[in-house]
Amino acid sequence: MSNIETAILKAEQRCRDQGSRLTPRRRQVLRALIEAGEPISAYGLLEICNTQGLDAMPAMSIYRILDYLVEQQLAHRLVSSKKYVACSHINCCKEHFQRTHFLICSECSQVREVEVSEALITSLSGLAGAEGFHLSSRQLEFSGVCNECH
Amino acid sequence: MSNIETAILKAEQRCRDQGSRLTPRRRQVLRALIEAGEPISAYGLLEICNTQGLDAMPAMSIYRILDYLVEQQLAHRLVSSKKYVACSHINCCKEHFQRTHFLICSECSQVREVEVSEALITSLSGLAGAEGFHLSSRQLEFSGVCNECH
DNA sequence: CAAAAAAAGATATAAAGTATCATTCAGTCT
DNA sequence: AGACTGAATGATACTTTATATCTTTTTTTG
Repeated sequence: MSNIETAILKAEQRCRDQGSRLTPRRRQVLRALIEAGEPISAYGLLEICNTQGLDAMPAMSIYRILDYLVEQQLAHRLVSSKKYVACSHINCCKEHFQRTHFLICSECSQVREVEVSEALITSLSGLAGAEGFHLSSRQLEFSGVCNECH
Repeated sequence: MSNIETAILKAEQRCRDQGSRLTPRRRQVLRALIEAGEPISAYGLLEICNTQGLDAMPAMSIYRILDYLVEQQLAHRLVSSKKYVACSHINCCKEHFQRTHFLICSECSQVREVEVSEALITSLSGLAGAEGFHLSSRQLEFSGVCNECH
């Protein structure tokens, strides 16, 4: 079975575990996101979905569905680029880690989604603490250049 | 002389040093930004400027001027909130540091603008390197809660 | 002063995101 | 099965954020 199908099955399971459902629309959007393989805008995704036989979806639905997928941690919203990516750990992890950082290649848009190490959290919390802040960001985004593009 | 006036003078100097000018419109926007004292959206800023006697400014101008101010590092764009803040070091530093991080209070919107420490850069670059990335972000944004709000 | 360059004005439009109300669908209770 | 309920989706309109493009004004320079 392809990775995508496996991911969809896992995603369905995760939704059920949460007491919700991966409906056909949600599945369609998640699949399109996974197939895209890179960050994509809400409207870009909408366009893809709306060339796939099913009835056209209004913009509102895409946002609602993306909100849902993000909530379930099946997808992530990259605030720095206003785009969305499928979670790259649907297949491998039973539950999503607490804090994530994204390394985003500014050349090819490739994204590496990594668990934030304890060391980094400590270091960041220390810095924030020194400034009288209690850090709460669950998601960090860094831009850079990947090896292939370098 | 008030801090604001000092900042404006310093800003003028900095622009001259760069071979450009802090024109009346740019000064107006910068002053409004400083007076706001917290992150504010481009259109919010536009509204403020447009209740200040001078001729109404089109939206385009605000964006052009903000681009300029950001370029001169007299202001910063907070991508996580789509807002702009005056640089908090106009008064104290001759030139802006290379990398900045912003600690943004999710309760009161207060922002602390801090130079990124060598230790943090090392730590981040190390992480990125392990993933085959060459870090280039010049600006990091963290959300948290400030002492007063905590 | 004339020419060139920079800044600002004017207008239109694109892109991203939200509010709100109506409709449909899935599961539950009797 | 039929009616009830809540979740999901559809439909529509609108707000907010941002950019493209062309014109006019202002500043600088020869």
